[in-house]
This record gives sequence, C-alpha cells and structure tokens, in this order.
Amino acid sequence: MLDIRLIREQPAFVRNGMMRRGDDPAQVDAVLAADERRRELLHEVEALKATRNAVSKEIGKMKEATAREAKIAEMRQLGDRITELDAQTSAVEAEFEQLMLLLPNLPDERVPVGTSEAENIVLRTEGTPRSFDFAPKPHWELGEALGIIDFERGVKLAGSRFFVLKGAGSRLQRALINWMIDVHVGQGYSEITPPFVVKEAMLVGTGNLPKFGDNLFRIEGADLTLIPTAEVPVTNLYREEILEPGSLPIDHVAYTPCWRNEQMSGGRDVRGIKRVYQFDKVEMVKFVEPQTSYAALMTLIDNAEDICRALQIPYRLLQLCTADLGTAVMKYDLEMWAPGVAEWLEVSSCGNFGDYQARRAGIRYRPAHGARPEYVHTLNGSGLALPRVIIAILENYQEADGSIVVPEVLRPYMGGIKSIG
RNA sequence: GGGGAGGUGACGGAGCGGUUGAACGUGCUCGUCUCGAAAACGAGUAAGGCCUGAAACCUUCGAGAGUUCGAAUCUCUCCCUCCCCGCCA
Repeated sequence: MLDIRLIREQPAFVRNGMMRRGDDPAQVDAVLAADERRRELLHEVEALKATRNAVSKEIGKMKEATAREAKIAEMRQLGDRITELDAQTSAVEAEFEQLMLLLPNLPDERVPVGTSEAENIVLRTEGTPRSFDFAPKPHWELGEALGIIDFERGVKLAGSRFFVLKGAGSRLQRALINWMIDVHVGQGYSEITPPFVVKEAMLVGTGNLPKFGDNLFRIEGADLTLIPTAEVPVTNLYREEILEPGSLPIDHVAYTPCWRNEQMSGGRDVRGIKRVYQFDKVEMVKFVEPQTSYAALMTLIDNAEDICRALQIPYRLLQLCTADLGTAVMKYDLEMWAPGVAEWLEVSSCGNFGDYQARRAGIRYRPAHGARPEYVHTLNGSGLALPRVIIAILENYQEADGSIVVPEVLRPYMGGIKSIG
C-alpha cells in the first residue's frame, strides 16, 4: 500500500511510477476522488458526533425533566442522521481501501524500465558450464532411471504436476533443506517454522491479494489458504505490532512447502519438476529500518548466492525491469544453469518491498524511545527453491553411466555418500 | 466434542450506563540527588483519523452487530485464552 499523503501531495510522481511499470495511472485519480469524498463525509459526521458527545454529557447533569426530554429528543434525531452518515462513510471508506489495495508499489528510480521480462538485465554470470563428453540428460530421465523421482505415482496420488521423491532423492532434498538452513543461520538468520496455511488477511498483507489470487490453493470451508511461499507467514509474523527501539534488523529463515496452482502456465514445462503445484523452499525474510533496505537487499542477494557458489553450479544474476517487479520496489533473480534441459532456471528471487507490505500488514517500529512509530521495510528472497536446485544438481553432476556425484557440501548431510546410483 | 472461567494500555490490575482514553501498581524515558550506581523524589509515557503544524475534534477497552441522548460497562453472534471431562497423531 502506498502512503495516501504521497498520492495527495505528489500525484504526478505516483502516476509516473505507475507508468514506468506499465500500469494505468488513472487508478490514482480514482483513489484521489474516493479520498476526497471520504474526507468530506468525515468532516460532516465528526462535527455531528462532537455535538452529540457534548450534549450527551450535559444531559447527564440535567435535573429539569422537560428540558432534559427536549434535548434527548433532539439528540435522537441527530443520532439518526449520524447513523445515516456513518453508513455512507464506511461504504466510501471500504471503496477507498479497495482502491488503495489495488495500487501497485512504485519502482525504485534505479530500476531499468521495461515492458516485459525479456527486458530483464543479466548483470553477471558466475561459474563455467561444464563440458560433457556425452549428451547430458534431462533430470526426468535421470531421476526416473535412478528410481529417485516417481512421476506416475505422483500423478496417481494428486494429479498432474505432483511428483514423488524416493530414496536418495528424498534424502537429497532433505539434505539440501538442512544444509541451506544451516548456512543461513550461520549468516545471522534465525529459524522459523510457521503454519503452512494462513488466513486471507495475511495474503493481503504481503500483496498476493486482492490482485494475484489466481494461483492460490484455498481450503474449502475455512478461511485458510495453503501458502504459496514462506514469505506470507513470516512477513506477517509482526503484523499489527510496533517493534521496540533496537529490535531491527530482524532476519528470519524458514523452510516450508509452497503450493501454487499454476493454471496460467497451460502446457508449459509439463515435463519434470520445474513447474509443479507443490514444492519445498527455504526462504529468507528481513525487517529493516527504511534507510538500510537497499544495503540489506545487497546482503540478501549475497546470502542466496553463497548457496549457488557452494554447490559449484553455474548461475547468473538478473536485475528485473519495472515490468517484472511484482510488488517489490527492486528485485533480482538468481538462475542456475541446467545442461540437461539447456536452460537457466530461476532458483531465487530477492526483493526489497519498501514499506508497501509493512503498510498493508501494519508492521511498525519505534526509531527511538518515545518517538512516533514508523513503517519498517521488508525484504525476502529464496535461499533456495528446491525442485530446481535438484534439477540443477542432477543435470550438472551427472556421469556418463547415469549416476550423480553428490556435491561436496552436501555429503555430510547424506551420510557421507559420494554418489547416487 | 461436552462443562466452567475469562479476554481492559508494554505488563499486573480497577472500573460494570454519564467529567474513564481509561484509577492504582510495575516497567520504560527524562530530570534531581551521587565520584558512579542503587534507592528516593519529580515529570513524562497508546494508536489511528482529520489537519500546513499545534490545539481542538472524531475513533479505538478481543472482533462484528444491536439497545441508548450517551457503552469498557447492557444484549446477540463470532474469535481467542485458561481449567475439568471425552477423543486423538
């Protein structure tokens, strides 16, 4: 959510930010109109309430019955008028809220303008893709042959885009989760295990709702939704709270499964485990003071890159253009090279959300004792998303005989084994 | 799931229809005192809205709805916490 004061005072600035993203700046005018009506009604009804409060106080002290009855009758009428205006006010206020929730975040000035993800910028590429003296296989062939990924039975259990990990495959995933969490804890993050379902308000808090609800899995008969990412419960941890001076920054890491109903992806990426309805992820979330959020973003990216580096898998860093920011003010993606499918796979997305989520979720801090509360800045980034890391490991570490070398850093987490198959 | 007790500010805890945005205590902040600290004493200490700012004003005592001229206080619904019984990984 944006600051209504900013919209009132610098509408041109806000419209410009929206245009940079490719959004319709007319939304700003709708918000301003609603704000105007809202304030008019507020002035009117508040004046009436002030009168009622004052007169009611007098009535309490009045002794003389006739005069008292006259005042009460007068206030009864005024009360009816207030009820009327209150109803109007809350209707306008609800409309105003809705419009505010639909406004996107404004991109940081440093973010390159673009009209689609094709205009994201590759900032650098790390590591050298391995040269194979045989044709590298895609992970679905490797995984099936090794008996560590079972696609058919995943479909049998839950339908398409679900899979089953088995044996060393399960263990590899478990090793990755434990190792990644340990690395991030070593970087200063404290671990959280949140609920894997949340109330709708949490999704509004992070910005998934009301606009991006298409790919959520909702639970029938309850106000609960399966989380699409740990970002949702972890960012909302401190919702409606005022953090005491000295409590920032707060860095959390959380492992959770994630559910995404990827209906819009149609027939894309139907093979393998690149795009599935349920996947596991380790996520980092930061709460920081506003003036430090850009530096925190750089740290966040570096923390995620540490995972890529340690696994010794080639990857590249992309700066996302204004069209691909989602609700962030600035965002970077990490992509690992997968030689079997010959493509770069997004394994992490690191974003600074400014105070956009903090305003929606009411996450504030007190800069100093006695000072007025201010909104924190929130950030989050995957560290990392598992199926794609598994793809990258299988495809980069495959041998001619179809076996997989276990990356060095994972061996202590896998009972010391050096290879799968 | 059945029975009982509750939800008030950072915390404890009053209030149970009218000067209560909320007594009192604790905590916290600042000051006095001190070489310093403790103690003691003094002052301050909710959030949001409206507003150029301040004041005033409006809203908020789990949430929502209602009764009333007026509700933290009365009624209804929901949520949550605690205790007892049942069930259960």
